Amino acid sequence: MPELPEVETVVRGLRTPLIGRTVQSMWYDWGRTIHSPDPQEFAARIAGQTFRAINRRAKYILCEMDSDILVIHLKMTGRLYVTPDDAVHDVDKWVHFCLQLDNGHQLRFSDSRKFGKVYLTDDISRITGGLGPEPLSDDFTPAVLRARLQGRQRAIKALLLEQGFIAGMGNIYADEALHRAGIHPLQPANSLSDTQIDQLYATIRAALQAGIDYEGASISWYRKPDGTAGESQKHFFVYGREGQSCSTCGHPIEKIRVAQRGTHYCPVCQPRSLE
DNA sequence: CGGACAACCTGGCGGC
DNA sequence: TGCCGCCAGGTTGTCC
Repeated sequence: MPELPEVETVVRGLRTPLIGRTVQSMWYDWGRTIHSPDPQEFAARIAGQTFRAINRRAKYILCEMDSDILVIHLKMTGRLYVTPDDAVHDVDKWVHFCLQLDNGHQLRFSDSRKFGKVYLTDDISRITGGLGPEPLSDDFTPAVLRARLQGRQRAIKALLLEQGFIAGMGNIYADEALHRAGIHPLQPANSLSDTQIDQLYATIRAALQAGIDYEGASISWYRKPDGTAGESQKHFFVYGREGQSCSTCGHPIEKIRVAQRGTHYCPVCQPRSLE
């Protein structure tokens, strides 16, 4: 599923087709896609509102409407795109939520696994209030990372996946950042040296920025709003490369399980800490 | 705090 | 081809 770089790419791709468009009506065929309010109120409230701005917080897509924020989380398999009403050639049986726009187009939310959620709210803090710092923002500094690691004994990989610790990282970019930093995924978070923290800070941002620059990773389901694939997956150092040679040292990449998630790393470039 | 695990769902893939 | 088990980018809730 989409992580921060994929969500950022979707947000950028939706601005042009959506900003200035007014919603005429709402359609859905899977009730649990609509998190809140209930579908009847959702439809009544969003009709007539115009898209004013589209932004991102962690993996949440935030569409500023006139008096509410339309929030969308893609979870594992969500896709968002704008298409003409009569795009019958576009047979997508996984569309479960759709907004009719005022220009003969529709915003469609396709989601094969049905984990994705849409919200309509005037109080965004109820959704995003518990999130940790945004890793690419100016507020996130090496000192912030160091302070947040204090006293945390969990494996560093597990911590990077906690959205309350740092927002927007997911399984792919956590593995990529740890490899770039030369840190073993099981190293206890509070055992990182200052040097390792500085490296990890830099590589978290570098891995995420590379993902954005390559317009996201098209592994299985992710596509940009224009339907084309991102290129980020062609540049992974470790994710999905189990058994293949490390591009840095040539040793085969290994796969283990950390916090119940598949975890890829190079045992040579990312040695276990001796502490 | 944290670790394990089940839920939520469906599709793709490898193995037999 | 068909069936089966396993795996999957996320998040939340429960239990110990």
